[in-house]
This record gives sequence, structure tokens and C-alpha cells, in this order.
Amino acid sequence: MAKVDTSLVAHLPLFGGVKPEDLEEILREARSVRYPKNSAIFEQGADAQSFFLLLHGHVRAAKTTPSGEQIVVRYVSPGETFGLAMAIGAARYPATAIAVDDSVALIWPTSAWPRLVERFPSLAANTLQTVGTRLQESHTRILEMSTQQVEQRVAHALLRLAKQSGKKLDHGIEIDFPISRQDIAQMTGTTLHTVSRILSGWEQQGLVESGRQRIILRDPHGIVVLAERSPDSGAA
Amino acid sequence: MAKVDTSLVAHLPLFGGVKPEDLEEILREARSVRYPKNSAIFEQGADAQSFFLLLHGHVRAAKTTPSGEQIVVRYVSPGETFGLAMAIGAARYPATAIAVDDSVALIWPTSAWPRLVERFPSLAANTLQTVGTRLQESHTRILEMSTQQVEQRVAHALLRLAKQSGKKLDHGIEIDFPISRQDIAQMTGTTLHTVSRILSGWEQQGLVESGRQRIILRDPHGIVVLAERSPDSGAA
DNA sequence: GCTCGTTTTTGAGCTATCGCAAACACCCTG
DNA sequence: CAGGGTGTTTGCGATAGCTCAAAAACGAGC
Repeated sequence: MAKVDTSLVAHLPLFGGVKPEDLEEILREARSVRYPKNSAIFEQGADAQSFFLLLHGHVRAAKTTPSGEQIVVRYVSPGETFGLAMAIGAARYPATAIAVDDSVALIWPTSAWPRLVERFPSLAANTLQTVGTRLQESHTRILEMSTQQVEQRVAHALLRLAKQSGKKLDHGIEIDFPISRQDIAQMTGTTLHTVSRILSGWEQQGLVESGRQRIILRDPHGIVVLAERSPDSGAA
Repeated sequence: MAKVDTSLVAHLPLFGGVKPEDLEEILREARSVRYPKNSAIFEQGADAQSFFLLLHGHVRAAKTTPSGEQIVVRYVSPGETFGLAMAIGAARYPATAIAVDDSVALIWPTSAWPRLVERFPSLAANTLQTVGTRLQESHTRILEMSTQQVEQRVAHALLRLAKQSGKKLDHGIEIDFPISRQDIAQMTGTTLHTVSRILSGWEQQGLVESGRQRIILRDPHGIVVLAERSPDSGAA
């Protein structure tokens, strides 16, 4: 098994407060796995046998209702952990993870977690921190869904994606992985039709440039304005 | 300062894996504070000086938008922690906490957290667990808001409240603290008007009995049926 | 028992957004 | 370069739920 270079991951929040030699020990328990674009990494409801640290690529975590409707829980960027079912004491994954790009992740057996935490308490503290942050973001999302209209929510979603995974271009910011209107709909609690209409509108106004699974924010500031517009302060 | 009886809190998840003598040490750092009904425990945006463990009563955690709209993040029941800003590395409270009943909480200075975690690593692990569970619940809530209609969401919300804080009566389950239509609206992402209409309807059908800040589920099973009804399987 | 403030109820019209349907554009493959 | 599949656009109703408005019920304090 290829050895993982500690220098690549030492700076990640997960490993804050972990000594270099300890880090090596931790990494010895992991293996590195490649997931081709559009492949499933794990399925909602499956046995949580592993947990993950994304090295390259992007992963979409989605939750499905009994009747088949989906929402996107989040997009995972390199350096982030996912599939932490064990940390919350769940035996099964609460969501499905799909690689949206060719991706590489470090993967540990779930069974290693208790031992690791015991030996390296910072791991628990660090994970608590990131899970806490996600909880906050989650609450913010609920707040938005409760108080804002669809257009504002889409604006916020795009701005977040741009901040998280934006590639700076001369003429704007491009979201760095394939993402469809459907995906955005599932992030904002609306339908792909509505998202499509909104993006069409924005394209007219020169705010964005978009195509098949591709979005470029041409005027990020303009979108910020939209995002913060109060419900009624409508334009002409 | 009154000493806290360890036997009252020893069984709580937060203290799982903590030895009795250690528990005493932990409790020595806390004090017990009483909050009268409707008083604020902390305000969103304020310096996170303390974290809390609710002993008696009920607390509503709510988040407010810049423009003043509110959502209810959750209701805290006895035995649960709240105000854990420090665990997620936040210097300020992300929400406001209000005692909805006369309440009593143990309160620790935020500054004690790092020391406690260092001495008693189970605290971090346990807290990770509860925060993780809350994250899951939060995702479930987002899923509901995205895929269900208001009536179903209200049904789910009431069922959760009943499970969490329901007092069993002969003729149903009563929610054990004062809660208004407005509160329920803020839990489900709708308006108090809509909630009022829905509850009126249910009352007609004998599903609930309700009054000023008071709700009794007369037919919990009937409400479960409503909660699970698919979008279109409408009644006559 | 009366008054005041809060909560709840109910009506009526409005609209943002959905749902359905059809046409279209694009990309990949053979 | 033609064919097929997936993603996107757009039109046109339908409607769940919102907003505004007003009245009624309730509870607490004097």
C-alpha cells in the first residue's frame, strides 16, 4: 500500500495538535482509495465500515427520503472529513456519498476510531469543532429556508460554493466541479425548473454565465446584493 | 454555593465514562442558576462566557435574522447541554436562549472547557456524540422542509415535542411547557396563521385539543398517519 | 368583575413557486 | 456525423401558503 505523505495532511484542522510522529502512526492505519467520477463511495443506510478524509476531487453528500426525493447535504472539498457516522454513534451512514469528480480519499476502518481517539484526544476535540461548525451552517440553512425566497437562497448557495470551491478567472469565479440545476435545487429546497428560470434571468443581466453542469459567477458582488435583498425591495 | 448532587447527573450522556470522583471535580467548577419563566439566558451574538446543562424546566434556542425574523432552533429538555459555543470554537453565542418555564441550569465558565477536556477526554467524545446527533436531526429537518408540506411538517414537529417532552394523560399526550402557534410556526418554517388553521382543523377532527400556549395530542397515532401521508394521497 | 395585553381564529385576495409538458441544446459514442 | 441520452429552457395553468385585516377568546392583575 502506498504510504501517505504526512506533509500533505499535517496542516489540516483534523490533525491540529497532533505530533508528527503520531500523525504517521495515524496514517499507517489508513489507505488511500481512488473513486472515479460519478461513483458511489457509500450508500445511505449501509453499514458504516469506514470514515474518510478527502484528498482530491469533490464529493456530494445527499440524503434521500423513503419516497425517493433527495436533498444535497453538502459538497465535500479536499481536506475535509466525511462519513463520520461512528463519531455520532451511528452504525449506518445517514447519507449517500458520490464522487462528482475523479477523487481520492484516505479511508480508515470505523473500528479504528475508538482506539485513535483514546491515543490522540485531539482528534475528538478537532472533530467536535468541525461537526459543531457544520451544525451551525445547518442552522443557518434552516434559517434561510424559513425566511428567504428561492432567489435569495440560490444566491447564497452559489456564493458559498464559490467561496468553498471557486476557481478565480479573469472574468469571474467558476465553480470548480460539475453541478447541475437539479443539484442546486436540492441544496436550496426548490425545483430544477425554478433554478433554471432564475439562472436564465441572471444570465440576461450578466450576473452569471452558465452551461451544462457549469456555472461562472461573472459579477459576484451583484449576487451578494441579490442575496441580501430584503423580500420586497424589488427592482423596477 | 450549593453543592450539586452527583447522583442526579451521573447518568447523563455527557458524563458517560467519567469516574464518580472525577464527576465531583467537574461539578465543583459549576454553579447552579435559576432562570424565571420568560427570562433570557443568553443572547445571540453575546460573548460566550458560559456553557450550560439544563436541570429543570425548558429552554428555547432561537436564531434571529438581521431583519428580525426568528426560527426556533430547538427546545432543550432537562439533562441536555446548551450554549456550547466554545466546543465549536465560536466566541459568541450563535442563538438566543430563553427559559420558557422556570428553569435551573448548571453553568460552567467557558474558560474551564479546555482544561476539563484535557483532564477528561470522555467529555469531548460525549459532546461530539450529542453534537453529531443534533447535526443529523438538523439534516432531517432540512429534508422535511424541502420535501414536505406544512401540515406534515407541523405533524412531525408536534410528534417530536411529544416524544421529547410529552406528559402522558388518560386522553392523550400533553406538551409539557407553554408553546404558542408562533413557536410552532418558527419550528416548521411557516406562519402562525397557517399553524392556527391547521390546528383548528385537527381539533375539529378530534386529533388534538389545544388552547392558549397549550397542546394535547388526543390521537397521536392519527397524527403519525398525517405526518407520513404522501403529498397527494389526500382525503375526501 | 373589569380592563388590558396577548394569543388565537377566521376571512379574502394575492402571488411565488410548483407541476406538467414539450421543445431544445449539448456531449459522447459508434 | 448521426443517434441517443442527459441536462436545460420555457410556457402555462394550478395552488399551497402568505399577507393583510379584523374580530374574538383568554388570562392576569387591579
